[in-house]
Amino acid sequence: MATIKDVARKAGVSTSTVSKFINGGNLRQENAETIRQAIQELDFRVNPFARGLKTQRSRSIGVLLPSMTAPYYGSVVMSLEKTLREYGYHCLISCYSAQHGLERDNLQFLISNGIDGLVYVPEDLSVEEFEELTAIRSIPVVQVDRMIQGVESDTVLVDNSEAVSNAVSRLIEKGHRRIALISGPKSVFSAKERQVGYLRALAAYGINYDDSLVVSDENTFATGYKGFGELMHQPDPPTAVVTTNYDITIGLVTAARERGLQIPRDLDIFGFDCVEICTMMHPPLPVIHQPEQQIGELAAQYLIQRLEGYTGEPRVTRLKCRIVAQEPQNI
Amino acid sequence: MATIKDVARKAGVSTSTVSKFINGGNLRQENAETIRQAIQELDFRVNPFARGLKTQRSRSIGVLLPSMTAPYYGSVVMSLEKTLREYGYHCLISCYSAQHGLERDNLQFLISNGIDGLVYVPEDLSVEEFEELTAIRSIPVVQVDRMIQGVESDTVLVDNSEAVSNAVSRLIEKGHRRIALISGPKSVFSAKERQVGYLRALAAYGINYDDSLVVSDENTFATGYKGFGELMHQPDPPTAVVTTNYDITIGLVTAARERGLQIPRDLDIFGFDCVEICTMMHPPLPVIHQPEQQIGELAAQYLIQRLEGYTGEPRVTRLKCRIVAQEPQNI
DNA sequence: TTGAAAGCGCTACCAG
DNA sequence: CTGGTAGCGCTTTCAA
Repeated sequence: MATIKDVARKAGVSTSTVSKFINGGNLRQENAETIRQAIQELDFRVNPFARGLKTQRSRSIGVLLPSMTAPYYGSVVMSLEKTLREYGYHCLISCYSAQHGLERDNLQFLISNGIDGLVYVPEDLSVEEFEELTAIRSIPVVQVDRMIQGVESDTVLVDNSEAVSNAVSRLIEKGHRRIALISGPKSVFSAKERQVGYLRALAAYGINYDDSLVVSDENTFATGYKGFGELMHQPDPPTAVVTTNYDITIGLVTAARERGLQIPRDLDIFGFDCVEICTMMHPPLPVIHQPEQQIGELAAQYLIQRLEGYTGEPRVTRLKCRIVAQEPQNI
Repeated sequence: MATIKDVARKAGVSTSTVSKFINGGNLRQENAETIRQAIQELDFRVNPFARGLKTQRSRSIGVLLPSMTAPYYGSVVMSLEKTLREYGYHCLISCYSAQHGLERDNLQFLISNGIDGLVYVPEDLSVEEFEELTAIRSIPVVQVDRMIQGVESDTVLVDNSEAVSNAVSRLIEKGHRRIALISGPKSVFSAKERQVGYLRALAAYGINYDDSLVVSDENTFATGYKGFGELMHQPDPPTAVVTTNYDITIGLVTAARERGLQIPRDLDIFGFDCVEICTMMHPPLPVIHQPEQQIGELAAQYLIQRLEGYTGEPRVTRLKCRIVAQEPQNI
């Protein structure tokens, strides 16, 4: 491993000149050229540890997620990375996949590993735990998708309850009265809010809540698939179902199709998070669409502003979801 | 940020003693206790840059993937992380999501960011590009799922062609003669191998290859969904389809169900990579199952052996896929 | 068992 | 524009 010293020696200049060259300072054309050559010949690369030790910065952003496989996170991260990259930052992703203890452990590792900022989708940690960990090194944090109540940081959420409430309202206005909900675990911030939206819409239309119409479990294909069975095998099954997650939606649709149900004739379904898929179906499934790109971009911007020294109050932004529903014309 | 010096001063010992404490050396009970207290009171944490500068190690493993959302990678990474964690390593994941140039850029960042080892699913890079990048710092690399032909590194693959060949053979033995294939892009190592398996099985049974029965496109839901239309709307449509990827399978099943086809009566489908989902269906879809856990674990072991100094020849291991097919009893 | 001291490779200050 | 130099915080000899 060549060091900056080797380069300096070979180029016949001082290390500080080389450093200046590396970091884009002004120097004589001639020197620049010699240094460039020396660097190439020695195949010199900046040692990230040494640089980090000096600058205490790594130009890396930690991204801590609950799951690797949700397309929603995939999209958010893609747009996040894109924006951060424009400012010279890279993302280091870490997932805790519902493994107990990993959320904490991975967060700790990211932070002690020298990230300059953190994008965080929380699940289990308490305010105290989170603050203890982030106290290690003081870096800007943006919470995304969910939040730990009480943690003061920039936060980018969507209006979960409004989105689901709108979906349910649409179904009610189409004449449905027995509308089911299959959602994620009650312990998860976003799932809880989505449940609230469901209740709110029912209340607004004076429809009684029937807890046999609500399934709440993990955000998986299985939940949607089995949820179908639970819901439809009761005496008075729902005529419509709202889901709150990608995998649940696919699971539900798979089960419904498998039993030969026509959607929406036999069962109306309102999906979540899977626009490409839902709009591709015949007829298209109406679906709640989160603005993933915008979420990622905003999170990146908040972070960059903090990294550049912005010190205003924490900002909590709720973006609106959109309903994508190309209803078939002949209802 | 408290440093080791602060701790030393507060505890009334030298920095080297503190360092020894941190790294688990032997010291007097009494000193250990005082240091422990000082560390706690000052909330001291090791500075990763300083440590890295000295040791040139970070205890982090870079994981470079093409996609964040494929459940296959999710499973592999989960098991990879689990094993690495037991040896005190953490994973830093980076995805290039088919974005041109990101594969190279992210690889470069990971390497110059001080990872101790790399788990890599390649796509576009040539041997030369890869070797230039990995020459930056010499770290062990394990290729997974795919390989760059000519790169000498430990590699964990599955026997793609055998797996698909077996699946196709089963269909042929059930009496199918027009068997379609919907697979990923020909440019991708694993997709190519899977296509070879398809051809091989046809040849083994003396069935002529018909290129109107082969769809090759991105590894997405859309490919499976649209592939259904392309295949079924021809004069002499297939009676069975083999897929080579999770999303393609789901897309195909969705399309088939949507047109009211009974699986397997009207169209037999052999899925890939989605055991949980396929076995849950009625009747269960037979499916090619990759040993994700084993792949992750083996990759981790190979890496750890290298990190611990093993210098034998590069090992290229092909694991077997398994066919999971709980066929309905009443065929 | 402990401590003094020498760097790891880089950046940034300051003087020239 | 350039170079000398002082550390960044830690680990690791080597002596005591």
